[in-house]
Amino acid sequence: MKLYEQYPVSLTNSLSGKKEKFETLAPGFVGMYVCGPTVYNYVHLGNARTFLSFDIISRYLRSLGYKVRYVRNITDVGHLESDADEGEDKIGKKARLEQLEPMEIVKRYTEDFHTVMRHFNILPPSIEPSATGHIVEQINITKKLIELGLAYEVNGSVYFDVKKYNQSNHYGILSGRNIEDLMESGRDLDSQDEKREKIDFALWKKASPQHIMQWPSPWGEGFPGWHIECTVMSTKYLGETFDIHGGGMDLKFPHHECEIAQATGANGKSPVRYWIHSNMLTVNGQKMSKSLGNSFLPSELFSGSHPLLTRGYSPMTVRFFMLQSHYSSTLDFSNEALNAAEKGFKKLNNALTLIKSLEHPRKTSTINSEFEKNLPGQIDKCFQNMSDDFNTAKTLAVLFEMASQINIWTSQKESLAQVNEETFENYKSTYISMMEEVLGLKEEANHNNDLLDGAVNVLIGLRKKARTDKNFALSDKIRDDLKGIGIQLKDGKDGEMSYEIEK
RNA sequence: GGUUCCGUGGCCGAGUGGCUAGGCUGAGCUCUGCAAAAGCUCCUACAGCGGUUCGAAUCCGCUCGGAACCUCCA
Repeated sequence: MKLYEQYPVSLTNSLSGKKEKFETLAPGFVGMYVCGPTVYNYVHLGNARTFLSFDIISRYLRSLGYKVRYVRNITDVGHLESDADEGEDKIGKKARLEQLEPMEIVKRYTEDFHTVMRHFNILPPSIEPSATGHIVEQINITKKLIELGLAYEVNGSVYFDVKKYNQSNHYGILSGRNIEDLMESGRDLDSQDEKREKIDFALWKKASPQHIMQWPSPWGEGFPGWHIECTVMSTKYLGETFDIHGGGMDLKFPHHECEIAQATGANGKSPVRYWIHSNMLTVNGQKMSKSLGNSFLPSELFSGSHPLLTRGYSPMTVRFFMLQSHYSSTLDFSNEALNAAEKGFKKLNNALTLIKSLEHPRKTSTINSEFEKNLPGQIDKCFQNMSDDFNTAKTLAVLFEMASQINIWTSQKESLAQVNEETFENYKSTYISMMEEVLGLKEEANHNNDLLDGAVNVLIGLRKKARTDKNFALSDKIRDDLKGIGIQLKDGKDGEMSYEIEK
């Protein structure tokens, strides 16, 4: 029996707004597409949260035994600055400002994005396609939509005919809108506008002569519209219908709505079975965003070099902080919350270090029936909680219980003999894999400098000697002086000593 | 204005009809030569009002407060 059969996954489908049982199109396989970053700037912490959420989802599905193809794109062209006539490509604009080639910008921010992902221990996707690498496909689907009568050309640009599409489909199915409301609200078309209706959106946009990124097309020199790249890249690598499409909540409308319309229009079938939207990171209750000026970069968070931050926090602390809430809830950022997260993570991290070196004594002793009942139950709960819409918060609660148990075994070694060896091994491997593989909370070493480690161990030796000699004045001096420079010594029950570097 | 969502103890944050969330903080205790770490115990909430129900934080209605989307955004 596969793990995914033992712990069937249910998830909240944005399409229905309800929690649904997850059934894959092909048994044992999952196709998942997530909208990646537009690489025109450094990714901020809010962006990182979304990619973390889907990192967890892909990690967990894999750990259940699914073979996952995870596609996450890089948007290196296309997203228009405005809907106005001389609509400007974000990347092109930035390039002009900085006097750089567009691909230079793309390269720099793509590298930055990858660096940030690595810091947070967010695994790379299976395929990371870029929009500029799929211009031909985007032109082809645009041609197809024109042929089908769902798009029209004006002046070298091509627009999707939403009204026409809506005659046989529902535009707004994902975000709960209807076309009449949409046509009444929002910005009005101005006289310059080429679109027939304001709800229509560009599939291909004519480039002005000074526009830097442009490609030849049947409609002249231009560049692809805002939404078409995702439709092209998702269907190319995952098929016309695939299992999961994810992205930030703010992409639900219009981006994902348009994707549905394009794909359904072109292929005659709904492209996605389960839509998943992750919620925003907020600061003082407001969405973190570049334009609001309340965003900060991961590097600023690690170093603490931002006015909103009182000090720096490690990547794993931040990862843990984010996993304490559900991906579908907003999460409010604050220094206090980060401080609490740091301590919480430290607890789990210590237990992780401890259990790795904890071995079952292999002696038969009186088996404690309480253990035999509780330990497998906790293992079960980890999976059940994760299978319940990837509830990392609930899973962490179980891991805290397990961490306490690990601490007890560590301080009372004899209690370990009351546990069945197989149960223990299972418990151990579950804790380690839940932490490291599923939640991606890798062990943070307390010390990673061999020279320092050696020097501290010399002092530990001296303190041990002083304590055996009952020379507490000296032993305390060693401890207090080390503490003064940020090294905390800890005496174990068995006479062993360990140390920890304080921040 | 339209669409969607939220309001939980000192703080963060799960939970969506009956059953312990959890973390952090605070108080006390145990262990320890003294600390640190660890363990144990305590502080126990669901914005307000009304309704449904044997029973609601959880469902329904209203009120108040907050947010997101409707313009690029993770």
